[in-house]
Amino acid sequence: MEYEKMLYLANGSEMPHSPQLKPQAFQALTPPDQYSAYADNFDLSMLPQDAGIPTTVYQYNAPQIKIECAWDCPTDNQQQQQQQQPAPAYASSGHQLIPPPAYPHSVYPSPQSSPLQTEFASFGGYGKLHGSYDCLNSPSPSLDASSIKQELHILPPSPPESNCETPSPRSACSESIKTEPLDSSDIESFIDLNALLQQQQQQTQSQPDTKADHQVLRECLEDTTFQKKHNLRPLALESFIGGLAEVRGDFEPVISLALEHAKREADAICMELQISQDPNAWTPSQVHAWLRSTLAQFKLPPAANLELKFSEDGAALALLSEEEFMRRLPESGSTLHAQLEIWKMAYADQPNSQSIQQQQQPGLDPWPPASYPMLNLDDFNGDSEDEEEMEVEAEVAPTPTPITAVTAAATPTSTPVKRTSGGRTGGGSHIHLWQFLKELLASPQVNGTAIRWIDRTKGIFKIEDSVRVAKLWGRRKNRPAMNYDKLSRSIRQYYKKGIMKKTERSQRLVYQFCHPYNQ
DNA sequence: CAGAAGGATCCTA
DNA sequence: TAGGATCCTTCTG
Repeated sequence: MEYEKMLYLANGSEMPHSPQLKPQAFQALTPPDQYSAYADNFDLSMLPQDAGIPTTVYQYNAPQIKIECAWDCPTDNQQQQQQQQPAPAYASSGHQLIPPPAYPHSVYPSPQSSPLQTEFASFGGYGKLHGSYDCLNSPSPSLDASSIKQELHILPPSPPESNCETPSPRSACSESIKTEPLDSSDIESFIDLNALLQQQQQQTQSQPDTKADHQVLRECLEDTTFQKKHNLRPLALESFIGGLAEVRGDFEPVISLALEHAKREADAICMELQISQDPNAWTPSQVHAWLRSTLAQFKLPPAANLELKFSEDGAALALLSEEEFMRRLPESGSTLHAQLEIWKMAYADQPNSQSIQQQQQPGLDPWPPASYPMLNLDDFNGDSEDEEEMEVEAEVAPTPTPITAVTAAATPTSTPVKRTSGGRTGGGSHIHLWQFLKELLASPQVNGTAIRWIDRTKGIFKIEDSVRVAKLWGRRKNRPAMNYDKLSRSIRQYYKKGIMKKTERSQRLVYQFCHPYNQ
């Protein structure tokens, strides 16, 4: 079961069906926990500059992506992180460093104290799943819920600009091991990493002041006789990052579980406040009730003049950006917006949840940043080609995705409303490619690893995972044969139409919406 | 080799 | 007819 997978993940154990953790040779040598311990004792400062061995996976807490433009609005936290953490060696001084596409604070206000995560720990109603929460709430620094959540976004699926040239254990390294005929006389040549680790630890214990030196470890690492003998290259820990990125899809159960719990929590609040489960159905007074309730729930300062600050009904509230929330309520706007996003995610996929957005008047906000992330949550399953899943998807989403209706109804040029009649039914939807891309961009918490804004104000975005974006587009259009080549051809057609263009300094996979499509 | 660019043709609503 | 899909060639980094 999926929960089973989560347990494996939470325990840092090997998943039985995970193809991503297949470098058997390496795995056999270094069980994850031992590897973690090994990594914790690893003083990277002692490594030769050209060792080509990146930082460990579990300490990969300062992911930064090299791009040309600055992130729109780096938060204080992000800035602090960048200040606190030294720039990685691969950071090019000529480029600005930005945070990775991430679950924004809007959805998870605080990775350490996320409401959901906190609830995970305290919620005991899941019976047999309780253990899972325990695991998620584990004090282990290596794999707790927040780290899993962060892994979801800090690991770009296919870093296109990675300058790490060391091979992955799946490729050269593992192949070297596999193809190397195992001669019985070579068995003695195997390095027992456990013994090595123990040796190193003993060395550390006997010489407490050797932390800065690690002479034995240094010698072991610098000794390349083993590599030369077996024609091996240095192990690329970076490949683990890539490998974990491929596991991203396996975190889907965690997302589902979080949403499941969000639903239950929301149910209780709905009962208490006597409001609809669908934020779009709220009246202004119900909006106020929900806001107050949420403020109290998160022990946030009560807002004065709430009725004046939020005169919208639920549907309009759902379209407000996080910035707007924070403008109105600087202290609590972010949390409120995040919580609203969670509610929307939790209920957007309900077949009976009437989306009032479909009845929205155009013109509120042509590109509402607060889209329905759930509209692509099935896409978050991503690469699954499971036909059953597709059938379920068709049943669950018989109506056009709300954002589609909104974007189609409110094109920047005020063109006549072109409503879609059936989402992905039949031969695909009527959604235009540029609208679809906007749609993906509007859900960075879901699609941030596939496509993200580089400079939102200028309409510049980057396709981080061309295969994935093309696959999503193909699914939306019911074109299984869609690929990036075709998608990009369609994008290039927009050049002539003045919808999109390449950036001034052309970059791969970076495009720019023309005015007024960039608003 | 992946991506960019663009011509040509076909399909569909 | 518009929009997009598809196939193709050429070029580039």
